[in-house]
Amino acid sequence: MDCVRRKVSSVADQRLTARAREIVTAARALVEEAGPEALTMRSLADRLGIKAPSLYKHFPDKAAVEVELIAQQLAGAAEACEAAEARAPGSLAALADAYRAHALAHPHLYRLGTERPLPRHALPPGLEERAAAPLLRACGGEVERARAVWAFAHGMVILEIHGRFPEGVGLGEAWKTGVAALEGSAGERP
Amino acid sequence: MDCVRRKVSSVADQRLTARAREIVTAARALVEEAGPEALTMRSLADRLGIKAPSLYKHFPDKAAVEVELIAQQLAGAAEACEAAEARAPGSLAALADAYRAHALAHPHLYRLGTERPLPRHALPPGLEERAAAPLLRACGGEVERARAVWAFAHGMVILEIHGRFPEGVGLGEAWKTGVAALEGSAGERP
DNA sequence: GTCTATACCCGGATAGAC
DNA sequence: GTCTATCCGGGTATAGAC
Repeated sequence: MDCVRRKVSSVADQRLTARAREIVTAARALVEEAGPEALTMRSLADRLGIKAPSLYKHFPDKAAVEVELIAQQLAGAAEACEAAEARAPGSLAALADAYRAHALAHPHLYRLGTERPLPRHALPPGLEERAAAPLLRACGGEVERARAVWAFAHGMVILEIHGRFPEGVGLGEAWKTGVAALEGSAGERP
Repeated sequence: MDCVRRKVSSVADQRLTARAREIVTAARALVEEAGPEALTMRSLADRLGIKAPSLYKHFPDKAAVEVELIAQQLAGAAEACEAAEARAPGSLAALADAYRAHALAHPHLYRLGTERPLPRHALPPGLEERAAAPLLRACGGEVERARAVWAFAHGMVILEIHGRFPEGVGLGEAWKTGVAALEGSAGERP
């Protein structure tokens, strides 16, 4: 159980040298500040005070750096959801709140981790499942409902990030409405 | 400046000259085949058998071309939803099916139209509202519920497009579960 | 309305010296 | 581990001839 609950990000980090970890930290800051498009080998090197070619002594290519960031995003979301679960076991609303808060606290990283196919082969084993587990538990193991809730939450978050809702509208009510509906339907489709 | 923009009329295409319409058609084909990233002024010109600088006689810049595609995506989704509404008035399930089918039939165009802030100022007036109207009607005018349903539908579509669900899983049940839950909650939060 | 030529920027990545 | 020098490709956009 300790093994399951241990921070996967630290597991991922252990695959890296100390210097590589510093590079990833800089890359993350870059993405969080200016978006995934702003992450270039040159800008990353600049932030570290070195030249771009030096980065290739630590990572084979840019994709390898991005994989680390995607893993961090996934692990961060997993942690946030696990914490919410610990605070309010079984509460879909608490889970949704935590997911929303975490995503909106790191919108650019969220985009990086979610708007492209997952590099599953390169991620720490079990990370994807770990991120999904709290929601699945809150849905009493109903996989289909968990997927529906995930889609709702992701849709709300990503539409808000992209400014797709009319300007200035509060979204709290839409979240409540959606969560209540999806929570209330438990077991109605056995 | 030959990039004449004619007066806005009910049909989006009529805002453009004949040649400009051909260019947009080529741009759309490019995007639908290879994704939004593949749309460059060079590749667009190549497909038309002309050189890139010639495009600037018809459009002021690349963003103007993209705006036309985004408008087409929005209009296409609106048409699909209006047709579903005509076939099955008031049915959220029919609307969801139509939305899903249209999006998955043009996944790259859907991404272009949805994964960035809407260029509202440049779109045909009323288009955004028109696209939202069928869903709002199906929700009996409950705006918050309409937003929740939209988020759910968009989440399902975009997660599928990006290959985020486990490989090979059927998503029909998740759609049914979500729609049923959001449909069943009508009026429960007055 | 199309062309050529070009300016100017950006990107990822490699070779080889230190 | 970092550097310099470079390669190679790509992108948006403009000027001016025809």
